[in-house]
Amino acid sequence: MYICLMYSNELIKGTLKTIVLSLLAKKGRMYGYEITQHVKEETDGKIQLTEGALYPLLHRLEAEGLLETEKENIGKRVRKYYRLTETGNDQATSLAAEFHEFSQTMNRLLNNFSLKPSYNV
Amino acid sequence: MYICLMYSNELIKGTLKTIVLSLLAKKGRMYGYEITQHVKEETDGKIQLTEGALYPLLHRLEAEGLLETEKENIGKRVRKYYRLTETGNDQATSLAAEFHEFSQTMNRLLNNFSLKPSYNV
DNA sequence: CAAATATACATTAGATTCTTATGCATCCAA
DNA sequence: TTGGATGCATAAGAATCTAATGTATATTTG
Repeated sequence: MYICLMYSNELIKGTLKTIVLSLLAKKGRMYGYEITQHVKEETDGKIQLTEGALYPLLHRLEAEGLLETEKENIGKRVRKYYRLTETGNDQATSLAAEFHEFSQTMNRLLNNFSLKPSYNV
Repeated sequence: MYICLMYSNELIKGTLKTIVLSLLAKKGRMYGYEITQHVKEETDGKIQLTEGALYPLLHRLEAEGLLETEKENIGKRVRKYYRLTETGNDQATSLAAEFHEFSQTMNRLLNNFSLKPSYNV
């Protein structure tokens, strides 16, 4: 996977966990590759996760008890599906809320961009 | 300076440069300690910069030519004021815009929170 | 049908950035 | 006079990401 982010990529740091957990909260269960593709499509390629960041994270989250896995055979290949545990679901909710709060705080700090029409989608 | 962030602090990662440059763009010139206090006050303590993160960053940005410094004597103490260079000013603008774009993209991804009234300021 | 691309997992070296702690010094208020 | 605020700085270690590499199967395309 060759990555060319539109963002200077610094911003993604620290939000990866939030993205993954929120996505799983929405979708129920997903496998790694599916997550990368979904994020890419939903953000028009603006956010692209690298495998080197994603897989270790998924393993960490599973070790922490936030995720559960089940393997599924697709032909001769194995897919590893992840789903949220109850704890994981709580985390997903609070991280998403936290990000939202944070982005509000940041936008206020960065000159109240949210009040400038030209910056709204 | 003892720090107790309300955020799990992960989110701040990657946004520090954006914060510092944007603040300098708004204020003209500031010194390190002033930046930490200003951010703390403007965000009601929600974002608190640590010196260990801030000072090395300021030095890096100066080395990169984004900031200029001038020292000022306050009694027997020395204050180090930072201001944006032209390049720094450009960077400030684009990083702020980038963050805004990024937060929009994120909020869309995290379930379109911006559409939920309860999440609006 | 061969080659390229997509799917799907994983690991790792190195870089970057942040936390936490420490250190030095001055100033001011209790 | 002592503690807290002001003001700079560095440094060890942790955490996380990038970029590269590796393995293997499936599918598309020339």
